[in-house]
Amino acid sequence: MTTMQGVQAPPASDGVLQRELQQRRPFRSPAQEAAIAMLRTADVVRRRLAAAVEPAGITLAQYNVLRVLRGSNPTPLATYEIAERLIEQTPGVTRLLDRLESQGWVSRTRCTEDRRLVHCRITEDGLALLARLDAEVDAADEAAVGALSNDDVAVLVRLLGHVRQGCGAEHPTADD
Amino acid sequence: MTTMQGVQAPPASDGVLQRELQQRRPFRSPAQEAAIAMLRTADVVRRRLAAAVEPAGITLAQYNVLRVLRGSNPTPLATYEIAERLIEQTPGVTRLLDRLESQGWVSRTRCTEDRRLVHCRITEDGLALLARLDAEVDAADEAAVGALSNDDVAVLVRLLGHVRQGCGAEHPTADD
DNA sequence: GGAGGATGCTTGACACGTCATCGATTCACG
DNA sequence: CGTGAATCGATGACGTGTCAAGCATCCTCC
Repeated sequence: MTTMQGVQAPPASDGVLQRELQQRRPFRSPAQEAAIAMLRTADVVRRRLAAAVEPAGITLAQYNVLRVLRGSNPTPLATYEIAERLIEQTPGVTRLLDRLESQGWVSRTRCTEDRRLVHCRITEDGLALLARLDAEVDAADEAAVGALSNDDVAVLVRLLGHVRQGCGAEHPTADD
Repeated sequence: MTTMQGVQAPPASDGVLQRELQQRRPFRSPAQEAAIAMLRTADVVRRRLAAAVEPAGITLAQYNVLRVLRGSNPTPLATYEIAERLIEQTPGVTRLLDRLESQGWVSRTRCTEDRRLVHCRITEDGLALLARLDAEVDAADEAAVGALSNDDVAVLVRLLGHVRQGCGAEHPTADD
C-alpha cells in the first residue's frame, strides 16, 4: 500500500497492543494489525455477552435466535429465514431450534401451505426470558463501548461497515 | 406515544406492549449497534481468513498456533504459553497441537527440567507451510481493510483498543 | 399429469470452544 | 523429609460451526 512501512508496521495505536502481546516482531502491516484487533475485540465482546446470557441457561447463539424470533413476533419465521438474520451465519439453526424447543422457548409447526417449511415462533416463556435478559445484555453492550464517546461509536460502526463491504459480505444486520 | 401499529395488540399492561414496539426498532441503543457490528464484522473477517488458509489443509485456529510458534522460533513454547498468546483464548490447545503434530507441522517434547511442561516447536515443514500462506493471508487482511484509508485504519485500531479495555479483558495476543 | 430440478430442512461427520476433572509433577512449608 | 497446595497437561462431555449428503416437498415445463 503506502510506502511508509517496509516490514515495520507504523503503530496505529502507539504500539500499545503490541507491547501487551510481548511480541518479538511488529505486525507485518497495518491491515494485519487491524484484522487481529477486530478478531480479538469481537472475542472479548462475545465473551462479555455470553456471560450476560448464560446464567439464564441459554447460550449466546440460542439467545440470538430468540432475538430474531422476537423481532418478527407474532409472525412466524421459517428456519432459513432465521439463519439469514443471524449475526453469524450457520446451517446449524435446526439444532439450535431443537434445544430451544425442548426447553420451551420456541414452538415449531410444519407449514400447511408449503410442507417444506417449518414455522418457528417464540413462546410466551421465551419472551419473558428475553425481557429478563434485556437489562443484562444492554449492560454488556454499554460495558463494551462505554469508554467511547457517541461520535466515536458512530465512527466505529461506520468503519466496520466499510470493512464488511470490503470483504464482499453484505447481508442484513437485523435482529430485533 | 409510540406510533400504534395494529398488529394484533395483546392485552398487555402498558409497559409490556411499549417494550414490544420499541424492539421493533432496528437497535435499542448505539452501544448495541456497535456490539453487533463488531461481532458481525469479525465473523466476516474470520471467514475470509479461514478461506485463505484452509486450502492448505489447516484450520484458522491451527494456523494461529503455527504463527505463535513461528514468532518464538527457535525457542520452544510450553502449551500454556501458546494458549496465552492466541487471539481467541481456548483451553483446547492440546488438541490443536495433537492434530498439528500428527500432520508434521509441530514437534513436541517433554521438558526435562520441569516434566510437567511440554515444549512445542514449529518444524521446518511448518515454517514452509506458513511461508507459503503468508501471501494469501496478507491478501485477506488487505481485502478486509482495503476500503479504509491509513488514517481510518489507525482510528479503527484505536477505538477497538478502547473497547477491549472497557470490557476489562487484557491478555496477550501474539502471533508472528 | 409426470419428470426433472429447485427449495427447505434434517442428519452425519469432524473440528473447535468451554467447562469440569483428573493425573503427574513441582514447590512451599511445616 | 513428607505432606499439601499449586501448576501443567490431558481427557470427557456438551454445544456449536461447517461441510456434505439425503429426504420430502414444491414448481416448471413438457
